[in-house]
Amino acid sequence: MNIKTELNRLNPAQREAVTTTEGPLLVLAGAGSGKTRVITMRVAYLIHLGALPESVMAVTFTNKAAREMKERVQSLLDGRTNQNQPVISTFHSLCLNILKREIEALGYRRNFTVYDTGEQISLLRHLLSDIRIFEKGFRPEDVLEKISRLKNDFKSPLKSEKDEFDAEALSETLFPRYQETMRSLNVVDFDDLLLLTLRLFREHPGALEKYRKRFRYLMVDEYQDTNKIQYEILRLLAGERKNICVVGDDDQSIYGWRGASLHNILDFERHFPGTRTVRLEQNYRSFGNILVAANSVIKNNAKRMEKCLRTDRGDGPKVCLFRAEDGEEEAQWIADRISRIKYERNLPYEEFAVIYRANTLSKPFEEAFRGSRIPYTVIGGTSYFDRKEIKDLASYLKVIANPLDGLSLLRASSAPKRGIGSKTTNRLAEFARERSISLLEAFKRAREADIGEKSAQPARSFALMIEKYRELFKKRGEMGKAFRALAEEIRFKDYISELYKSQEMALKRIENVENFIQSLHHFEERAFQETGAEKKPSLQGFLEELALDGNPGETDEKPFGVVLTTFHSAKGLEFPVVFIACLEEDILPHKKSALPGEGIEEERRLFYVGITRAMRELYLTSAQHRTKYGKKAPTTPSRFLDEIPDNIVRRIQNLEPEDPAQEEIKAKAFFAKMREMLGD
DNA sequence: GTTAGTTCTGTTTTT
DNA sequence: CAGAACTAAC
Repeated sequence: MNIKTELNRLNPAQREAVTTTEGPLLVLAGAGSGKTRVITMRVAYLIHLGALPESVMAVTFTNKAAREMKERVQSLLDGRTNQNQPVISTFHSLCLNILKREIEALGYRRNFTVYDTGEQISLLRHLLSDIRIFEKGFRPEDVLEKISRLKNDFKSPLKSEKDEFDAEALSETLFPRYQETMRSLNVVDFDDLLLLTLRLFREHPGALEKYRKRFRYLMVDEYQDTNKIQYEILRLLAGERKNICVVGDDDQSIYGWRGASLHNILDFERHFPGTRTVRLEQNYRSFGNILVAANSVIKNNAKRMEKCLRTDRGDGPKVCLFRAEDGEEEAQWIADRISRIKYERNLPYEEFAVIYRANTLSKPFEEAFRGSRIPYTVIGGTSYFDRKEIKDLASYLKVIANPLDGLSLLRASSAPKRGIGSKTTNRLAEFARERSISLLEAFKRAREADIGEKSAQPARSFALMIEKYRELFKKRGEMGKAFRALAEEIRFKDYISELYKSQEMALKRIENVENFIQSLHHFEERAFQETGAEKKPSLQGFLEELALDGNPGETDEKPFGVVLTTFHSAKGLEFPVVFIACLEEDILPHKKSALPGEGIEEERRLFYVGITRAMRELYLTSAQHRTKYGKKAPTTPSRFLDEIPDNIVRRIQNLEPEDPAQEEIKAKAFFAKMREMLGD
């Protein structure tokens, strides 16, 4: 690909964004405005102009986005940079890679590992039981959320022991303990990856200088989703040079509840004086009526930068509204509508999507689709990490990689059960604390602790086993083998199959186990290929990839059938036909988010994100009654529906005097599907 | 130390 | 209603 020709294909605003290379640049990129194209081309353009590839850094939010961007930059550069590559990664993995070199300056060891949410919760559960809370209602989930908020507000974990126990005070009390325990276990959480990097830059000017020199051009995608810590890191890295280009859309900021700060993008021009601002308002995705709907909804938000999406594709069909009797009817109506459109226009199922507020709402749609023989894929839901068999096995790998990680040791030591119970572990934990030794060490020396021989023995042999595998995993290229041997030795598959009642369930779990073991093999082979075997692939590396990039078996492949997804997971996707469902008060806006202005505005942005996923047809549905927690209750239509102007809307009644031909079409659609199923 | 009943609590989740 | 987490009895 030739950069010059590619450049000419851009619209003027896009071209300005790509060719403005020096100084702070804010690109306000509306939905569907070719944002990714701009950002990838800008990376290629910088290198084309002579910037060293390794001096260009582009951060994204998902691994998927990073991979895609890498590929596209690669093809734009046409393999012109053989040796050095621009750094294109997620914010978190960028920080992880920095910390891997520098973390010792902050009091951690080099072989630290990353805790996922489940492990954070588990740690907090231990801390909560230590502190002996008698009142109920202190859920570790809530404490974790508060601690995360404290971290994101730059609160230092100072000991501020308060006596009254409301959730807030409790979290403040637990925060320093949590942080200190994490450090002693030599583990970090996702927040720490960012926070420790910031601390490094603040406390060690030499380190900051090094990375400032290295990264001369900073680019950030989805800037509206960055938090305050990320802003601080960027500000420090940008330094005096201030070659920072951020791309984002304040109207699509939907992660405020996770600490994202809308102010980062709203105040960018103030944060970086002299900013050049470029607006990408030309939309290449949707027909006019859809954009009218989107613009009319979002203009009700007070906190935003003025923008207005345009298209030159014509109005397209009107936005359709449908209100069903109940959730089941709503789902069935959508299923019927999909069958009909598919029959009339022969669209593949992959071009339809159903978008709703919460994962728990997917069920009626799944049932209706199954009943109507419509293939579908539910995006999101239970993640790979929530699978017990994976967490169990991963906990073995974690202690092996990081022997200080006593929590993973605890988990591993009872999965499968091997006669080490809570009494023994409590004693050993205390023993470890008294002597200031690691829990693994305490397990090994269990005989010295105050426990009976028949409890000490299994603890001791467990510790010895871990040490044995620690050696085996160090052998180059033998990790896959070692892992398999470990799974055999602990009879992991037997343990799993006994855990599940149905044969089917058990088989599925065993398959997961098999894949997981295999994924370490793959990792090893891949690492050998990539590094030419000069650097040995490490277990730590595998665990990092697992923590930051999730399911090893998961692919970026296109989902099969109709896509069922939440607003959040729909971001960045597009579909010719979109159904936004369950548009009722208390669902959208959600009851718990609806509180003051801020909350409502984020809910509105969710709706905006949903609307702008549609290319051609948009259906907005709701139900008069909805079954929640087993009880059926009447509902009120979402207030956001009133914000869409009537002249672009078509209301559909269920028994719409669908011209009699309609029944016939339905029947035909049915037979067409039958034929298809019979396989022709 | 393990298991079977019982109670509780229901958003969103790129990392 | 359904899944998880906790408790009380083997």
